[in-house]
Amino acid sequence: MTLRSALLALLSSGPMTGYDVGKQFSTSVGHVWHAPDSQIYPELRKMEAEGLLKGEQIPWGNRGATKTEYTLTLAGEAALREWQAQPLSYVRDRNPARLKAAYFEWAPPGAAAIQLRAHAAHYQEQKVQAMQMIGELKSRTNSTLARRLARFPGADHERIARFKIFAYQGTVAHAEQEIEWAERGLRLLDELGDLPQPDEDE
Amino acid sequence: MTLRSALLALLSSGPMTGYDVGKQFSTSVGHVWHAPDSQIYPELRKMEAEGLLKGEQIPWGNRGATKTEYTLTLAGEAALREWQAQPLSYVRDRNPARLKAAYFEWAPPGAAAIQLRAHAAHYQEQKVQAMQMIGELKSRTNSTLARRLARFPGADHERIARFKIFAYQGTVAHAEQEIEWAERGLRLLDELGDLPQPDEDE
DNA sequence: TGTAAATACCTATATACATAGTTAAAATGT
DNA sequence: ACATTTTAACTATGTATATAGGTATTTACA
Repeated sequence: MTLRSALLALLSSGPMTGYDVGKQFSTSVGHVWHAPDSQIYPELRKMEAEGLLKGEQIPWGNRGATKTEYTLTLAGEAALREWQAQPLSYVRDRNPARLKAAYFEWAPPGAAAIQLRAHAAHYQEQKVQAMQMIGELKSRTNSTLARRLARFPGADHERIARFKIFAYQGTVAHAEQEIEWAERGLRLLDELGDLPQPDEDE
Repeated sequence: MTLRSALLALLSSGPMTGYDVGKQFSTSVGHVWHAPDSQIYPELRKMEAEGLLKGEQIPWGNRGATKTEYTLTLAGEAALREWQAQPLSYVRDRNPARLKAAYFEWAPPGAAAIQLRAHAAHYQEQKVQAMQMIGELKSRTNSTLARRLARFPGADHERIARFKIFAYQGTVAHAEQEIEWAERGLRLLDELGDLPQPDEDE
């Protein structure tokens, strides 16, 4: 049901089409929650049927075409508050990278090092993106944030922005921790003699 | 397909029944990978059908009942090596706690603090369990590790144990990072005046 | 000997998610 | 004017996972 919460949260910044949601899920909010089109469109329709959203056909171009824009209803806003009021249930861990590392003794020579370097690179990339988001949030140049702030009284702006920054700081801290873990693993491989020594001139 | 890899990895320590696997998935290996019975039994049968495992009916008690014990075949071992040889594909992040924190402005008074304290408590528990596993692995008192080491030459024992310790160290580091993030969030709530002040005597 | 708990195995159902498309209009570039 | 890209919406299918059971045997213990 988290997809639903993500949609409610996203639509609380203002009305959006399914296509807009999809774009957000591949960029900004996508860093904490992602979903493909094939989940988004049906879920939006389901939420409309349940009265959480109101779908409206709005013109697209000038040849009579339309697109559906979804607006959060009062019931939808209540569902959003309800989600925030309830404690999260934590699901059991399922960590492919950790699982793989635990059984590195089955890796052919060099494969474990490649895996750990890819791990570090992946989280380095994620860190960069999250830091960029933090920058945009701090400078108030992020467009989704701007749209959201415009709907709320100025007194709330600081809180609203700080919470989003806080979330991305968690992403950054996690990424840094994963990079350190990968580096620790590379040192372990070195110690165990599993790292090919760089060629020295003779 | 990670469930399959987890099963191959687990069965590389020796033959096991579906029930044994289920127990491991709720305790030791369960800290990096978990699956319910309803996934385990069908997957084991599928893997047997594909020749990765060999199922054998072994007696259970002395009244003619049997249970199925699965042994890794050479093909299964090859699949395990193949998994280790291929790089992991990282899936997009889907983090309910981070998503919720990003929209704390919708939380009723006190709910955000409760959520963050539960977050810290959850990871504190996870940290304790992972540290206990590290202790058992270091002292070689973990029974699954002992069973595994008995099947491999002594020269490999150190490597095999170190990789498992390394994996759990990642879990510990991650847990510590999440606890710090939650504490940072509580300080933020305090700064924003969202934390109820502890009662002072008048 | 009866009962409770643990062991062993299995199923049914619903939802979540990934993968890989299709169709078509509108906007943009050349 | 044509081609390309972007916007928009949707579908089909398979697998993964969660939830919530059921059945029957064995073992422990009172």
